[in-house]
Amino acid sequence: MATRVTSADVARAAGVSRATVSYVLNNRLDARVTEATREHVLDTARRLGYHGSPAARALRAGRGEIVMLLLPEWNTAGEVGRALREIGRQTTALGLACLRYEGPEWRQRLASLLGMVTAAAVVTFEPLTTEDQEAVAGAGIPEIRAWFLDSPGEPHTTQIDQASVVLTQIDHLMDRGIRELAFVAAEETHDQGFAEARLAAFQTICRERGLRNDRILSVDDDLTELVERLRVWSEDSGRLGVVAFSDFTAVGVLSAAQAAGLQVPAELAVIGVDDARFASLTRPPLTTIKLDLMNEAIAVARKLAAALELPVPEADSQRSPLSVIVRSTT
Amino acid sequence: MATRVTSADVARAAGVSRATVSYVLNNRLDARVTEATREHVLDTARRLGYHGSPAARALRAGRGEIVMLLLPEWNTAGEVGRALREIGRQTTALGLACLRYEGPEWRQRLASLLGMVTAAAVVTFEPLTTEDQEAVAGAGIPEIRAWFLDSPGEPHTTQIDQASVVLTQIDHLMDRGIRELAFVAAEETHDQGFAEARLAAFQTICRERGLRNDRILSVDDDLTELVERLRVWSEDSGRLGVVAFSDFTAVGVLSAAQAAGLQVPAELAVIGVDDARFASLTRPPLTTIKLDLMNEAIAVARKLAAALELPVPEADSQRSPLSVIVRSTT
DNA sequence: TCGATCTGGTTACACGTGTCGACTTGGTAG
DNA sequence: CTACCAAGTCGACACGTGTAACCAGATCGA
Repeated sequence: MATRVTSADVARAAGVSRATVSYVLNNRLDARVTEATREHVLDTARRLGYHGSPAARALRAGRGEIVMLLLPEWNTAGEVGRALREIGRQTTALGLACLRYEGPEWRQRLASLLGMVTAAAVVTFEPLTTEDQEAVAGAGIPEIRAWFLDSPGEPHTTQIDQASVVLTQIDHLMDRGIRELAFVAAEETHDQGFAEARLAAFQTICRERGLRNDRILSVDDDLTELVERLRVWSEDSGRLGVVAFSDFTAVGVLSAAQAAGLQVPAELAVIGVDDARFASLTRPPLTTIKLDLMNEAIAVARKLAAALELPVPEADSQRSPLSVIVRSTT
Repeated sequence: MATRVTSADVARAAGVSRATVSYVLNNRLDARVTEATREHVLDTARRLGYHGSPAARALRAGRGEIVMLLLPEWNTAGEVGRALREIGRQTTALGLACLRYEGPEWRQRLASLLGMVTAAAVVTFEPLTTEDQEAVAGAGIPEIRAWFLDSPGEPHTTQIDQASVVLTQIDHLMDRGIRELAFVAAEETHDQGFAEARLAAFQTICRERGLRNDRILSVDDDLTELVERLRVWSEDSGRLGVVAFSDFTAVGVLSAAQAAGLQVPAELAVIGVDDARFASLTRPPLTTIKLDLMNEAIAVARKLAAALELPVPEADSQRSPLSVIVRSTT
C-alpha cells in the first residue's frame, strides 16, 4: 500500500518550500507567486497524485467540510429523495461533502457521533432533543433546520406546509363537484407526524367550509373496517371524495372500494400524495399530488452558505411547489 | 459561542498532565493510573463537557472513524433499507460512524470526496470505475465490497444472489402446479442491473426445466401492451404464472390482468419480490418473496472489522435468506 | 545500606496543514 | 553609494491528539 503523499513530498519534488505549495494549491491571490512556479507545483502535485489530508486541514481550519444530514426514517423514494439529492448537489457546489446519517439511533447519541465526524454543519429535519441540541452547540457547529413538517411552537422555515397539501387535495375534489369528504391515513411507524398534521389540516379546512369533517379512518393491513366505513359513508352522501394520506393509502382505498362495490370515480373519488412510481399502474390510475421541494432544498443550501459565511447561491425563480397529477380516480 | 474544550483544558482543571488525561480517556490498561485520579479526570471531563476533536484524533491515528457507504440510487424502502440500518448498527458497535453518500454524483468524483472526508473505509455496492478505484487506493483506505448483485467476472461475496430469488419464485409457482411461466420487469432507471440479472436467471432456469422461457416483457406506465400479451399468453396455456421483478411490477400485472378479464389466481398467478408496504393492500393481496439480508449485513461488518483489524463480531446463526409470503395471488 | 524494581505520572515528539512575519533579491530613487 | 521598495520565497508556529521515552519516589531483596 502506497503511503499517503503529503504536501512536503510535493514541495521536495518541486524544489520549493512547503509554504509555496500550500499557497498554490489553495490558490491565494494575495500571495505573490510566479506563474512559472505555480504551473510547476501544480504539475508535480498532479503527477504525484497528491490529495490533501482532510483531517489535517480540518484541524488547522477548526472546521470540517462535511455537512451531515440527520434523517428520520423517511421513505426517500419520492420527492423527498429528490430534494435530498438537490441539497447534496448544492452542498457539493459550495465545496463541501454532503453525507447522510439515517436511522433512529442518533437520537441520544449525537454527541458521540459528532465526536467521530468533523462536521461543518448539521442539517435537521425534526426538532432535536435538548441533549442533542447541547451536543451540537458544544461542538460549535451550526444547525440548519430543514423542517418540511410544521412543528408546534416553532416558526416554520419552509414554504410548503402540510396544510397546503391537504388544501390542494380538497380543492381538486371540490372542483369536481364533490362536497362529501373523508380522510384516510395509514397506520405506520414512519411519517406519523406528517399524518397527524394532515389530519388536523383536513378537519380545520372542512370546518371552515362548512363540510362534515368526521369521516376519518386509519387503515392497516386489514381492510375490512375500511370496506364497511366506505359503504356507510357513501350511503348517506351522493358521491364521496377520499383524501388519502399517501399513494400507498390510496391503493388500500381503491381495493376497499371495489370490495364495497363502489365505482371509481363515479361513486367514489380518491386522491393521493407523492406521485409514487406505481401511481400510474393502479386500477384506475391514481390521481395524486406531486410535491416540488426544490425551492426548499435551495432554501436549505442558502441558509447553510449563510451560516458558514460562504457565497450564497441564487434562489431559483418561481416554481409551483404543489401540482395535481390528474389521472382517473377523480 | 463557547469555544471547543480541549484535553488541555481538562488537564489544567484536573491538575494533571495532558498525557494522563489522554490515557484515562482512552482507558489504556497498560498505563499505570491510580483509580482515584482516573475518577477525578473522568469527572472533570464530564463536567466540562469534553468531546475530543475528531480531526486531531484522525490526524494522529492516520485513519478516520467514518465508514462511508457509497450507495447507488436504490429504493431503500424495503429490505435493502433494513440491511443498511443493520450495517449502521454493527458499525456503531465497532466504534465507528456509518455515513451514507447517495446519488450518481460520486461516480468520478470520489477523489475529491475522499479529500474532504477522513474515512476509515469505504463500502461499495457496485463495481467502481478504475479512476475511483485509484482514488480509494491512493487514500490508503480499504474498500469493502457488499455487492448484493452478482457481477460478471467477480466472485460474488454474499450468499443471496439474484438467481436464487427467481428460483424461489419459480419453485413456488410450480408447487402450485403451474408450468407456464412469464417474466415481467419494469422499465426503470434504477435497479436496472438487478432486472437484467433476474431475467437471465429466469431464462436459464426455465431452459433447465424444459419450460418455455420466451414470455418476457418490460412494462412502463402504459399497460396496453401488457394487457394484450397476458391475453395471448394465457390463451395457449391453461394457467399462467407471472414472475414479477418487484411488487411494483406485480401491481401493474394485477391491473392488466383485470383489464384482460383474467381471474387471479384462478387463471393467472402472480408473485412479486420485496414484500413492500402496500403488498397486503392490493387486490387480491399479493404473494411475494421476502428477502432477509441480515446475514449479508453482518458479513459486511465482519469484513470491515477484519480489514481494520478490529475484533470481528460473531456471525449470526442460520437465518433463511429467502421466504415466501403467501397471500392470495398464487 | 545500596542497587534493582516497581508505581504514578510527566515531557516531548509527530501527525499534515494554513498562514504570518521575516528574509532574500533585484531594481530604483535620493 | 546608500536607503528604500516591491516581488517572490521560506522558516516557524499552532491546531489537538496519542504514545514512547523518561523521571522522581517508594518498596524490596540481599
